[in-house]
Amino acid sequence: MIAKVIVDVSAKGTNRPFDYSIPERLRSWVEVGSRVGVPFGPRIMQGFVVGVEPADWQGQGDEARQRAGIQQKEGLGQEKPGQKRLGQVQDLFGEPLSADRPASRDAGGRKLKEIAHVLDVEPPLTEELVRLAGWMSKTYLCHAITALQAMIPGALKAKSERRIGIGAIETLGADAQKVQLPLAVDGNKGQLELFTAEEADLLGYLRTIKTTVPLDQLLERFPGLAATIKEWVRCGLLVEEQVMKDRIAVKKALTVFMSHAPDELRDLADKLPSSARRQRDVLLHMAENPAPVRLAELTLALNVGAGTVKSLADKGLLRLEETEVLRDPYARRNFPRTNPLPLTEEQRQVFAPIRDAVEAGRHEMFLLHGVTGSGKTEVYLQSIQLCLNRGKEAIVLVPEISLTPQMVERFKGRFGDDVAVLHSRLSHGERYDEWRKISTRQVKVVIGARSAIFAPFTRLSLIIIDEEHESSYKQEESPKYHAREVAAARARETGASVVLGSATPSLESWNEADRGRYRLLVMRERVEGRPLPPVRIVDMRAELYEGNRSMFSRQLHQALSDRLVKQEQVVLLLNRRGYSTFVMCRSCGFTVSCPHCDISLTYHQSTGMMRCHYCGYAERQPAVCPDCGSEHIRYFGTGTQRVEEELAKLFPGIRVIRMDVDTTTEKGSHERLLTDFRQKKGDVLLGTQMVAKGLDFPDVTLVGVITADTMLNLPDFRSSERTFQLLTQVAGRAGRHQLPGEVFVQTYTPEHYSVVAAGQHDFHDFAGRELEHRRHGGYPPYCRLILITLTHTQLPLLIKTSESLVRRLKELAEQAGLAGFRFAAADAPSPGMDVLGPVASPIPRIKDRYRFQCMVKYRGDHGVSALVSKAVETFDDLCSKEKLTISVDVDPQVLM
DNA sequence: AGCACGCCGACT
DNA sequence: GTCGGCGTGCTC
Repeated sequence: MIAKVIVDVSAKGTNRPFDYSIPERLRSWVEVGSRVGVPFGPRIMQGFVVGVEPADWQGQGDEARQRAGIQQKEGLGQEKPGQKRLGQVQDLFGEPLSADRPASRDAGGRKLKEIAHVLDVEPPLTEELVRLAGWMSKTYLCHAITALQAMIPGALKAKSERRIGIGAIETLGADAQKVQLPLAVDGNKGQLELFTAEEADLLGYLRTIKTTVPLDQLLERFPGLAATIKEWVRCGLLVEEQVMKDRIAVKKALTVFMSHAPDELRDLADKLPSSARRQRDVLLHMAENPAPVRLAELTLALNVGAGTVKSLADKGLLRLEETEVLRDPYARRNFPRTNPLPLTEEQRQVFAPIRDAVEAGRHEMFLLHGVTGSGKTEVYLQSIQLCLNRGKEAIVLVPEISLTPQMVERFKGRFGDDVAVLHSRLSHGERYDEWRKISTRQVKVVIGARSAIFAPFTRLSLIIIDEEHESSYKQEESPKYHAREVAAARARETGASVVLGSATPSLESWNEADRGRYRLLVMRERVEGRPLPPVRIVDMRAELYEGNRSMFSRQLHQALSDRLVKQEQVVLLLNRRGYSTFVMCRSCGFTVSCPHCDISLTYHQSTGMMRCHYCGYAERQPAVCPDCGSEHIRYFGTGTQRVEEELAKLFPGIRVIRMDVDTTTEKGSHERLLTDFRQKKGDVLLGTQMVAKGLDFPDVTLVGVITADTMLNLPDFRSSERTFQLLTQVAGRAGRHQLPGEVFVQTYTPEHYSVVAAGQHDFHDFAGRELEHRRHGGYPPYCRLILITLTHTQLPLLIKTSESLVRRLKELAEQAGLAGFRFAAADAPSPGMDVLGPVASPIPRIKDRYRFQCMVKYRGDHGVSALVSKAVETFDDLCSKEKLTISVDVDPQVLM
């Protein structure tokens, strides 16, 4: 048997499966999805098995393969005509079937190497996930190993450790001072060599230690002997072994098991000598409670020492065994059980089609458009319950930021121990153990951030993506996948259904629904008929005109003092952290900017430092202008710190809780601030966009947006969409409970449609206008984008390369017959691509590297991504030679 | 990623 | 004349 293995090296040359023979002893262990250790070049390396084939069919075509019964298993779902399946190993991982060599040989005709180890009892990936990884590497243009690695917890990234032990040198007497090196060693042929003192030390050390020693450790101890060790290993005096080591160990604990029936145990207890009172207690306790119990728990409960139990085990009266322990981050929490709530009429109407799809095991995409507070979560919960009833599994994705204890509580409360929770705040070990619960089928529901989409379920029937418009579903590092797209691909493959929920759907999803590819479900009303809060748009130009130069309009100021008197709570949003965003000398116009990035520094008053939000560079606040020495330095652009200061000035005694990246870096600080606010330890929650997301505070009756325009003027085609989403989300924080709410949005562009539409809670109006803009501008959802960013320290080379990359792209497009396509003119969809740029990136330099970008716009994937991949490959050697980087982002969410 | 192979400068 | 610089290429 032959295994096709993707090895743990992310490089162009290794981005394909390598063939290994499967030794007899591992035959029953190696499956598609297994994590293995394989000899690769001079060392053992981790890899994933992406295919298992008999040794003798290759080159004989599909028929032989079918006869051998190794055709890829079909997915679980019913295939609809015309729907693309993920495909087969050789298509997905790019190793073409070749008749030019026998399968049991490598390209050079050598015998294949064998798989050295299988690293897990159960394969960490399913066949379906392996195929998904292949799809990802094609779709997002990343190396297959990067996609595979993204699917499992970081803890499972095994590294091979080189260990050194005593070899032939053992045959020498302990007092040997000389050794005759074997003839094989060059340069020392047959000569007698004297050990140096250090060499003798090394030998002595290895002799006292019976096992092998990690090479690193040995080199630390004997720093001068690196070459000697290498040579001695080569000639066999020492032996080297390579062991695969996971970064994390399965946590083990001693567990006490019964080895006799309870009655027998009582008899045995009576026969114990009277001095062994403690031992008797233990036996009787076990007879009463025959379930296996953790040793630590037993000793604690009976107040006996571990020795007592151990001696019982020695006598064979009980059995002690090491068992795996899962670190449960929620172990000490008690989640009160909740029952399904009666659904409102609207909820019932959206629930019915989801229920039908889930019960029929049919793949369907739903877009659930429900206003904030319309009770989407209850619909999710009941849909999941349907899966559980049918013995199926469900994945719930939520943005990291809203994965708060309250959210977890709702799911734990409904489904108890059937739920695993995955989020970034977990320790390596906790994360691994939550993941283990999934792969060992101990849970049926996963709730987690983006990467939870890779939960290794085998009976997946529902994927829910809450706040589906959130940009955090897009991973910004390779693999630059979008969880929504991955979910759709996974669901197509497994026959699962997907529910995308949002009050402000992404225009991509909205468009899909419009074209009938997603089924639209709508909830217009908040539960219990609470109205959406009225939104008052405040024209800050008028305020300025009338002499109010404060950051608060008179209306917001009035509303604030009103709430303070009534002791109701306020949420204030300003999407800008720090104190002020740029500092300028009024005499000469000099602005303080980062020496490493082309961006102005932000002043942080708390530390008196000027900081770069891109590279972290910080310098003291200048007392005089660094350029002309003038003292007339002014701070422009208001940040959250400045608002905090201003609030304190205007409302003495006001209690402000500020929440932004600067106050939430510590672990758990985010939760703590929210808890404080919930417990009314603050009057105002002031923060950046993180205050807008999914929070639910009963006493918040006022929401204020200090400046709605901060995002609107960014050079990004999604800036209107983001503004609308943010305003709508934050407005939804007010008046969710008994008290009615009110929202003030301050803006310098009150006539902008995203501000107006948000003020009227009118998604349809917004979507209509925005789609019109997108169509004219030739932007998604009317086409797809691939953003290619090049960076280098030298501008001229960067520009030259960028230009030739664009030329290459155009040339390839021409060859493929896809060129000459213009979007502005293209109302009728036709396949084609267009290359824009190169231009300097919106931030032209970050961390001393200049940045240029070009954009590919295309419609219909007629091999466009493969084409881009090919174009980029042309520059591979230049990249490695000149330290130039080219990064490709398919479906970019941010155009920086 | 490593590590070997391979072609040009400063040393015994 | 040789040791070694790291450029280039390969790993089943």
